[in-house]
Amino acid sequence: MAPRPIRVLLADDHVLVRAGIRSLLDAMAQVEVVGEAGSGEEALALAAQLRPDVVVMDIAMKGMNGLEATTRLRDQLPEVRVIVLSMYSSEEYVLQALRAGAAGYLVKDAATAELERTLRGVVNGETWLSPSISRQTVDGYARRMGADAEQDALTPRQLEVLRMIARGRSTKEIAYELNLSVKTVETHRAQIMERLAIRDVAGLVRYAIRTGLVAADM
Amino acid sequence: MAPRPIRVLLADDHVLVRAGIRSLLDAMAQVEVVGEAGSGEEALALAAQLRPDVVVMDIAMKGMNGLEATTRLRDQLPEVRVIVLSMYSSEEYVLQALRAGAAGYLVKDAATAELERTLRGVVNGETWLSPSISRQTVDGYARRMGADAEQDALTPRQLEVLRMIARGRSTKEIAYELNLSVKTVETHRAQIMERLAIRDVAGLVRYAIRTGLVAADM
DNA sequence: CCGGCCCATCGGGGATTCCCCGATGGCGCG
DNA sequence: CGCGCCATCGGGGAATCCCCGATGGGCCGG
Repeated sequence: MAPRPIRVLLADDHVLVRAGIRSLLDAMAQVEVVGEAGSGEEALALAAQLRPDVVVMDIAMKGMNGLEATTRLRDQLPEVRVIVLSMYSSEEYVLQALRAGAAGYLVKDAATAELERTLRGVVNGETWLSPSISRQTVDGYARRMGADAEQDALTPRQLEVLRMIARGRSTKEIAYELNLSVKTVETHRAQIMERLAIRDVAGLVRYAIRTGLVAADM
Repeated sequence: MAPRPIRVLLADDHVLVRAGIRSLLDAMAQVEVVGEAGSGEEALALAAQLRPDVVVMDIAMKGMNGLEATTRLRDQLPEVRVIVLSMYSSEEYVLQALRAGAAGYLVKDAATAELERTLRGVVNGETWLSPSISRQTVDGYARRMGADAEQDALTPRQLEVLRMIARGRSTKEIAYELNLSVKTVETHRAQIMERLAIRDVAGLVRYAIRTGLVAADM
């Protein structure tokens, strides 16, 4: 028994958390951590080189975030399974991860046993989500997949504006820095809010932090 | 050698992260994790019961956050040392931790070795900070200590208003829900911003998330 | 015990921003 | 080549913000 350990690549930009989770993974039988990445870019590079069975990926990372990295990873190496780790369990967020091609979604306050179950599940082709995520979410996802698939995702310009909003720049400042009229920036903000179904600036900031677009400090 | 292991209480509301860090601590010689807490309240209760040498405390926790818990802990059990764990290294934040009575401040992207050094350092009465934190920060703190000490900290009312702002409520909504005039809420907001030296709402939201006052989701 | 200080509350009024409307040029794609 | 999407901009009224000042209540030290 145990001729084939599960080869895992771990991506998280917090060294301490990464080391901690690695330590959990190391303690699991037939699980081998073959590499650690501290950013989305590094995760892509290491995955291409190491060809792990599973990538355990934190969503909120500096630089390329986990969702983007997952999308590209699934694009370049479709056989690699991705388990997304997140602090949050908001439905819209889980859906994004699933659309990006994740095979598992774990909230960080999940138990260790869950991590192991998810890990073994996804290598068998199953899709595992944290129990805190309602069944409806997944059903809704499955239902929607045939129709629109991914209609969200912000345009580059919108991302740029959102980042600046979340960093506290006023509409006027953004307009000045991007050489736009205030009106244009307002339009962008309004369309970002519409796409994300967020009603207030505070929500935009929280969204930006969730996705790692900006950090909560700075 | 090794008659007295360092007795550690670990407080972090994310089970997976907590388990990970515990695993790191368990691997250290003469370190014994005597308990785990998932909230500030639990940390206080367990600390009173277990009398650990050191509490390793995450800042952003649901319910009572790490800073508040640290303050109370130092109040009730002055002999217990607290190491604050945080995602962020902003200066103002470190200062808050130090004022709350923390003996160590570690950013989560610190290395494992740093955690161990900090741990052993603080039990010897030293104060350890992540290297990413500038020397100036500490000097500035030391300089200020003799004079004002802690002049910040928001009033309960201000905390309440800040929480609602970070959750995306408009000024009008807050006024309605708290049975206040819009003007009063505006005054509170302005005073919060002044106290925290934050200029924009986005900054308030980020601050609230850093301190665990609100989560980035919901 | 009282004068100061902070907290919480509220208002006026002008500047600013937001929000809902509409519009245009460019560009890719079937 | 029309259709849709992206990025850009404006008008105008509503809503909000920002800087002024003010009041009453509670607590604390002289």
